Amino acid sequence: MTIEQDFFNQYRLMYRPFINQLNVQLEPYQLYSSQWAVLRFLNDKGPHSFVDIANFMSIEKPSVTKLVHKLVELGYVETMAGKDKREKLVHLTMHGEELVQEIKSHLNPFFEQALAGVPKQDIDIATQVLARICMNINQ
Amino acid sequence: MTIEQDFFNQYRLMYRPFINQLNVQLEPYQLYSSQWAVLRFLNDKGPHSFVDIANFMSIEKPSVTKLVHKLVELGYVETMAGKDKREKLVHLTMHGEELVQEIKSHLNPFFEQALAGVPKQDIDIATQVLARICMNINQ
DNA sequence: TAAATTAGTTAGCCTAGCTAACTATATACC
DNA sequence: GGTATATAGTTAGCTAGGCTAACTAATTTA
Repeated sequence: MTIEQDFFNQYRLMYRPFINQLNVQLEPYQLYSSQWAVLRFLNDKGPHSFVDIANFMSIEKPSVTKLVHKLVELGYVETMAGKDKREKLVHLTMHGEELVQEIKSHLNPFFEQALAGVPKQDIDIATQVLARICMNINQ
Repeated sequence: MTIEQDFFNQYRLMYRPFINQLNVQLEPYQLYSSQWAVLRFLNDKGPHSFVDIANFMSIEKPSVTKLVHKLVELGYVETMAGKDKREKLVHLTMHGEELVQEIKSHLNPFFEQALAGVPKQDIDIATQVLARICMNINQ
């Protein structure tokens, strides 16, 4: 068992408990973690097209269509004309903006508890490792 | 954006590209990453019951039933009587054992390329961070 | 101006999980 | 000892969260 194998085993082992707990945290807002990922992206990076969202999340366009349409239905995002007649930009509504802030605050204790006992410096290193892998994997 | 939020964003962002690439690597063996996780567990930890597999992988028993039955069909695992008449122990077949070794070797270059440029020490730290989160989340 | 590309959609599929309800066996309690 | 409860695995049917193929409409390229 190499240290690389060990790392990826551990990575995968964490996924399901983490996502399950995250979905529990998001339940009061009628959101699943994938929908939350879209809201967070729009909040952090501003209005973007369907294709931008697909690229950022590494999913296909039809998957974005479903996610965004659900968020429109919930009143958390709206679409508007983009730079040409094909493109649609997705942006948070007023309600959506407020909600994102509320959820971010709500999630903080959960994140802190999950990382309890881990030195800030190690969290930073781990974050950089994950970022580097993303870079390496996507060519 | 706290460093905790940043970490978990990065964690989630890596998941889909990683699993997609892993599934590409496993395709020649007719395996999906979830099935591979079962084989690896049995190889690393020896024969275990359906409930053990469910607990280890943080999934429910019916999900294990499906995974194991598929692996039985492929001839990679077999079940045998457990310590009482209810329990069934799942173990690798000879073919399964060979396959696991072959796949482990096959995956190594992929893992190394994914972690290219990351100091061994940082990989260890990141692995420990992930393990600690698992511990914190599961009570 | 015709061909190729791009943005988004629709339909229908798949993986990888889930819950509810069941059978068979084992354990605990009165 | 016999009944109630718990445990191991299964079955049926559901869901989240993706996917591909094929399409329309708009844009860019040759």
